[in-house]
Amino acid sequence: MKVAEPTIERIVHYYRLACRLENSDQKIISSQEIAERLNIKAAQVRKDLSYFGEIGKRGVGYKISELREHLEIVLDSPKRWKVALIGVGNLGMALIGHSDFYNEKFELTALFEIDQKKIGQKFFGIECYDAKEISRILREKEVEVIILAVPDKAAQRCVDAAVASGCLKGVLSFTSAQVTLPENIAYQRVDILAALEKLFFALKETE
Amino acid sequence: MKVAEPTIERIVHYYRLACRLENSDQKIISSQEIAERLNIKAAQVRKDLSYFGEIGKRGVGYKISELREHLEIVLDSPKRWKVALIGVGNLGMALIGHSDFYNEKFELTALFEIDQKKIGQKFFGIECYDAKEISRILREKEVEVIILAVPDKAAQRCVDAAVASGCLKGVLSFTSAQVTLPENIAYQRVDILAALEKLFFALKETE
DNA sequence: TTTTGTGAAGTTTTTCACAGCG
DNA sequence: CGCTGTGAAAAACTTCACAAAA
Repeated sequence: MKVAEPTIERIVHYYRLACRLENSDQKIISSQEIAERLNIKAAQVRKDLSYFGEIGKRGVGYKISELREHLEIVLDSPKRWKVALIGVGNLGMALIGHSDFYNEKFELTALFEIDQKKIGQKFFGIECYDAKEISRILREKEVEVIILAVPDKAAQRCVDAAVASGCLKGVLSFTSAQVTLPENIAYQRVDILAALEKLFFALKETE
Repeated sequence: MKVAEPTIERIVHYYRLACRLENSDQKIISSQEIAERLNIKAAQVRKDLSYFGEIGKRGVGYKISELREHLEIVLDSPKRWKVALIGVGNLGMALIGHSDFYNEKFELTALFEIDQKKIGQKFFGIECYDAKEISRILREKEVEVIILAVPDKAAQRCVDAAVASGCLKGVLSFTSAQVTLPENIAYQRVDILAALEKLFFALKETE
């Protein structure tokens, strides 16, 4: 069974909602109510949820605790990934300093920087290494995922070093730079500047 | 002529590429080359670009300087928007401290915080106000766009205050919280935690 | 009766394939 | 001839509408 990419994004939202409601009096929720809260259509909710089994009860709705458990399994990770953050500037620091960032699916294992003042230090308990060592240290520590929070110019170089380690499997990139990497490596980009541009474009259209 | 949302995102990427290449020896680029560099199909590039007029030359390709100029017009803003940042925590600070963040389409006009230590201070030359004053100050300063970088719990409250100002037209949100706002207000969300989850989901699938 | 799960229909977005222009 | 621009086809995604279950 193949699941569309937009569905996954929504599953994350359903999961969050279920977590939030689990600590309330409400025990049951309908696709209609989920839809209203997330600003989508009820049929979309039902279709998305049905990809992962029959979670609801006809005539009743979705039991919130079961929904939460079920979605937790859907989003569950087969292992605790080792993750390295490359770039401990303002953004990198914002990420690792934010408790919501952490979850049981990964363990932050190493930080990398080019700033000599930061190399050798620890931030939030994690050692910061010289970016020149990316390849060696990812291999030694068996890090399979990197989070790229470096200036655009450095992005490709860092990715290349990470690929060279031989263990890289996934990249979460915050640079707006275009990076090239092997097909078999999972890639997610968070493009803040593009989001800004899209907002201004939308604003222009509604003027 | 109506332009699809995914097209706009790609237009931003074409524009960036054109800017980058304008400072190189290369004068002309084909849809094929653009496509390769951005990891998409050449037909997609041509279709996207054709929405905004005949920019290319048949048998030749796209003149990079013309392409850049043309896309600049497409992405151009009719005015310089006044923008307020709500939440001067790590993420907010990362944004306003990053020079790439700024462009001629907007002017950062006010900051808001609940942390008393920050209120009254200036950061990067911008005054930081009490979040309780959002409504009044947005109105006084005619701020039409807010950037939300507050904890999930505070998100809806801040948005409501901004809407109450009567001048709000757009929101760029970094919270993972779901916020409700009037139909006529443009909304862009950058959901970092959802991106992380999507990456882990993709990793699981390729295992 | 109510609300889910789901084929089928509809819509949006991407890709193909080729006419047309330089 | 080479590469764009673009209708038409294909694919992806969403919505409808209703049978079926509680």
